[in-house]
Amino acid sequence: MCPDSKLYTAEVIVFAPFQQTFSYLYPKKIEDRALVIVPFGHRRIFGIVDSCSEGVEEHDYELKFIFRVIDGEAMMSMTMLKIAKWLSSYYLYPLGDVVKTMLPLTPYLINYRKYRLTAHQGEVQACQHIQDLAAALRDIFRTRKTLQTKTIESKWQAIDPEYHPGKLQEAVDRGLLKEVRENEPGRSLSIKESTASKKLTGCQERAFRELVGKTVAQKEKKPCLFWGITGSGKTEIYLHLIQRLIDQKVDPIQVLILVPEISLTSQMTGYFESRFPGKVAVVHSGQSQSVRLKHLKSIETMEKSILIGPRSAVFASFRHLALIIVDEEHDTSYKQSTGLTYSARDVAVLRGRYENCDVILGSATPSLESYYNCQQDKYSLVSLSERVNQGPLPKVIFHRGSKSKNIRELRSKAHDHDTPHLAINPDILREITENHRNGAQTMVIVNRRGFAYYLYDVSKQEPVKCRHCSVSMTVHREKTRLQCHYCDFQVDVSSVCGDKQENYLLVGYGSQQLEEFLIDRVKDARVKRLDSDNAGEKDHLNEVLAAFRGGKIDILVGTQMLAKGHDFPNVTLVVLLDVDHLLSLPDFRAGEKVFQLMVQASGRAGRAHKEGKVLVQASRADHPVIQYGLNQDFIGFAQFELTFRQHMSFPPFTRMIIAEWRSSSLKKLNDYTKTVEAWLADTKQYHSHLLRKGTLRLLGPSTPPISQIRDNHRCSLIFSGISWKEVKAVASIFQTRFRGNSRGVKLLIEVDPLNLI
DNA sequence: AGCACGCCGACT
DNA sequence: GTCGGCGTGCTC
Repeated sequence: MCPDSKLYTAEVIVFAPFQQTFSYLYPKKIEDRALVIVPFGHRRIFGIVDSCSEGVEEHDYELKFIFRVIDGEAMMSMTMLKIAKWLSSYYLYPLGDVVKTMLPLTPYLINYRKYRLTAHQGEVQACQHIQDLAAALRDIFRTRKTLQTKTIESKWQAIDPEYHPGKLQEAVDRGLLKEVRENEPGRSLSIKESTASKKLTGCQERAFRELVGKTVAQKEKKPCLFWGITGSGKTEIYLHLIQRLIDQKVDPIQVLILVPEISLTSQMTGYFESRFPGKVAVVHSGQSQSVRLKHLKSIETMEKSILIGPRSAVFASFRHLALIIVDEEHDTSYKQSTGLTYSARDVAVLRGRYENCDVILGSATPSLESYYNCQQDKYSLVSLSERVNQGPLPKVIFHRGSKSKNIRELRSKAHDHDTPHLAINPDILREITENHRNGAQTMVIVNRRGFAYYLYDVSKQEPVKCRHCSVSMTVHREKTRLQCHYCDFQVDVSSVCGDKQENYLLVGYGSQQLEEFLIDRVKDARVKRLDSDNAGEKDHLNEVLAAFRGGKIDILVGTQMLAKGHDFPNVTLVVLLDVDHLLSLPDFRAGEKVFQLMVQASGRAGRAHKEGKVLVQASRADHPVIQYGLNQDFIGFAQFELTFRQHMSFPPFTRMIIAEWRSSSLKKLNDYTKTVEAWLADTKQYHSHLLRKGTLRLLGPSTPPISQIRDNHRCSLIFSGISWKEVKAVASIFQTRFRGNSRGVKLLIEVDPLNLI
């Protein structure tokens, strides 16, 4: 092989937890943002080229050579790399890991690549080395015309023990092999050929015009919050908006639609696919990696124009992104809770700004963050407060829950198996029965999955707890198993109780017991249950939803997931049980969650021409949040809640970062906490002026309500305050100070946390 | 994050 | 005598 005289130095962002780039050598210039494989310590990892220039500077360590350049073209756009750097800084997360998070399919990308032999084979007269290469390839491709990378590699390895991936690369470089691309770009770019659209109602038309005026017709882009009550037909307006965008632009356009995790994807895909046939790509968690890759590629190559997907889709590669719609923008599944703790809704807004495209955040119950941004004039607001067909809002009737029984009473009934007793208001049960007799469908939503809330140990006077977490275990599967909802640890009830069954009591009820109860009480009704315990089973979710929609189920029992955006035209009764349970949690967003649940659940009733009814069982009628929920009064709720948040210095009036450290050793955790306390004392002294003004607040360190998860003890510190700059700066200093010295203690930092428990 | 190196305990 | 426990430190 002939050595080149010139050498280039590439700065590479490696897929590992580092903020800094690493320098490597290469004999040729490499395209910025190209994907490479580099030797790193004792292994090889992926990286993205940040920059590449001629020449080699002196270093006090020896530079290694880039092992392989994949494709030689940019792997991500300049904009996406900018977003990566922004995310790294904002979420206090190493750039290398941010890039890895944004490009999760990289390993598949190279393994599923297909190659074919070129016609060059015969002409090659060059050196022996290349002759050998060509011979090996002919052997490998003897049986098939195209082969995937991994097949080529394994076959090659079998005939040549000295094979390494560099040889494949060389074969491509020398023109012996050519990559076969399935989605060649350039064709069918626009989505002109859409099917006829539905006519909008008067109200929809007005909202549509207003939305057009504030987004696609606007040169100065600003995110728009689209607040449309449940059943107001937001999806139809999205479809019209896309049509409008197509008609208005000369160039082809692409649209990204973000939907909350799992359940809503198929419904949304149905709407869009029927309006824009053959133009819709979908990603969801049930897909295999290769299918997901195929869909994402179809967007990258412009073969498809609309991408529907969950939060990770916000990182997809587009060529002509013109609009991002974040549906149900208040949904908490947009926030990633581990690793890079990004909010896809916020990334969507950022991406809109960087790509100069429109962003619409849609919801019937906007998050207070977004609503507040409208008040601050950072977002524009369009509202739609009438249902399609002028359908009436559901009636909401308040029912006081039955008094919770005391332990003695429970005990006397514990072994009375003939008549299950649940704390459900008799009037509600009567309404369910009546609704079924009238041939209509009912939905019953309960706040907990499983059979019973917990198993009470009478002799110890406490619930049976998880062996690995400081939480009580939930009773599952017909009272036979105990399950921890934090670590999934399971034990048989019999192994806990032994022969002293009478010393243990089932307390509270979950979706499983409710299902059993309704089967027993509502004669001849077809009752099905849907919660996260069975939604994961393959196709089960869609099957049950389809059966319910098709009238093959009379009563659908389940958890909050039923409340999300589904369109069931024949549901006339929705029952919400013990909705105020959440309010007792130590979470400043509890009120917001309860309000959203009440309004969203109500929205499932009476969506077509039939009148709907909603029954809410709660023990605290007087709580303002319950009242606003009963009245479906978002504005009232938002004003009330914002006043409360301001008074308490909670977001959105302040910003928040939470640091948590964990260890399996309580001693190590406490030692660590002591050093934090010392640091905190210094910091408080240094920043006393900021603390006095409320610009900055430091809360803790303290033990979270759930002090132990998966055998790990926990401790946390909250950074908050009016000034994001100061909050971020102090948290950042904290991170630098405590990141490295982790002797069996793991430090996690979450920006804009949704959960403080 | 991996991954190797390195220094102490219970085993053929 | 060795296998292997996981503490420590490095990765261009």
